[in-house]
Amino acid sequence: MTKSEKTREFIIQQSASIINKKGIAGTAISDLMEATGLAKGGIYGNFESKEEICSEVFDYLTRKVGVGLEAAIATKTTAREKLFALLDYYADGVGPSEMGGCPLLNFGIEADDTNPALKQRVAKAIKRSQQRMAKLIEEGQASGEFNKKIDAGLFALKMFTMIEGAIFSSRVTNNRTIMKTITDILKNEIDSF
Amino acid sequence: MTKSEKTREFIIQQSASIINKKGIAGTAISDLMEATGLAKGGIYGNFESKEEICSEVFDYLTRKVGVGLEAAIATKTTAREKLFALLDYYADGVGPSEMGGCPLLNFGIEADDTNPALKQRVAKAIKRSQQRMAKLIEEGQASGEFNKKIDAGLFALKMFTMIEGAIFSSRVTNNRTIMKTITDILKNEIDSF
DNA sequence: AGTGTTTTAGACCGTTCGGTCTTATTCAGA
DNA sequence: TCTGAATAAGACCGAACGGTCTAAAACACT
Repeated sequence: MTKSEKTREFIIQQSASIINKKGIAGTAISDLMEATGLAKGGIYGNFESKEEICSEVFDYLTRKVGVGLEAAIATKTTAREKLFALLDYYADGVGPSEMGGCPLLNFGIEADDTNPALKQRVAKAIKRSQQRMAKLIEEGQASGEFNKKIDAGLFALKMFTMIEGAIFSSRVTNNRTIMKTITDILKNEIDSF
Repeated sequence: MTKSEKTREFIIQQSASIINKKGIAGTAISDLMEATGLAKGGIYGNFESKEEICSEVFDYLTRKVGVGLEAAIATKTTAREKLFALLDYYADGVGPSEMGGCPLLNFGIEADDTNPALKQRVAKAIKRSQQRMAKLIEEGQASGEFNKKIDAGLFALKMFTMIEGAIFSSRVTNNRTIMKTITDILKNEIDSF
């Protein structure tokens, strides 16, 4: 790992939560200079543009959430437990995090009408996220834990919308019990499968 | 209605969808000058600051959605029909609208970590929105349409998170069938009450 | 330790930002 | 139709924006 690769990573890490919180338009390069302690040359020697930094930050954050999620799931054995672990991870680790909320939501809402390229990347990340959920349900069906009549894709979509809606609501209203309430509803539904 | 009151309204109307789409940080006064055809003096003669315009735009948009929703509901008689009309209004009139998506979502996500005052206003609007849903459910319980054991507030929260999550997903993925799918799920649940 | 290369500092650039202020125009009431 | 008040135009302001570039510093390699 070369020096500049390390510095790139460092800049991305230090910038991630700032950009996730303040948004792309709301973040100035000077914010990132302050966060990293680097001067302008240090930033632009490693990135071509603000766009590139933001793009890499989005990747970094989605990867981070994905890795955390997989790690939480890996500790469990049954599909039911894995799904519960996934829900707990969102309820405890994404919704109320210092990171600034779900990057899909933050980047997706901003990119929606302003940045088609980023929008498409967010769209793909949304699909991957739903597929992960659907796969867990299908595994539970294959193992006989869940009723095979459940539409895995449909329930994954439902889970996803409820989770994102809950992250949004709980963050804006400063009420993290919303996250808990919503994930509890989903757990009950899973237990009824 | 004085001239300046008319002009204020005009500026708000012309600016609403721009700010809803591009965000507060992403919208420049020059965008609003272009949209209204007014020069800078025309804008700042009617508003103190960009903040004030954005604030008024948020009010205008939430009011607009609220009025449309009430109008859609008013045409129906039973609680079930009213709830369905509400869902259809979101599915057809807010999610895919030219307005730029749900203002609660757009302003809420942006204000979340950057603008405490606006964040609180969005939080209140979220509560009002959920209360409207809860009230419809309670009316259905009072009239005997729905099972009285249903927790109206809880189901309203569920509806709200699913609707907002669906607006988010369907807009970012350019797939408005998501809105339809989610509202159909909710309709089925309502019919099971 | 010396040296060629990579990386960073920071002055600098043109542009755009939000906002002000004076001047000109448009308006409403007599 | 005249006139004082309300309103809009647009030049102007300092600050901040994203980005460039050269010179200095830090690096890796022999």
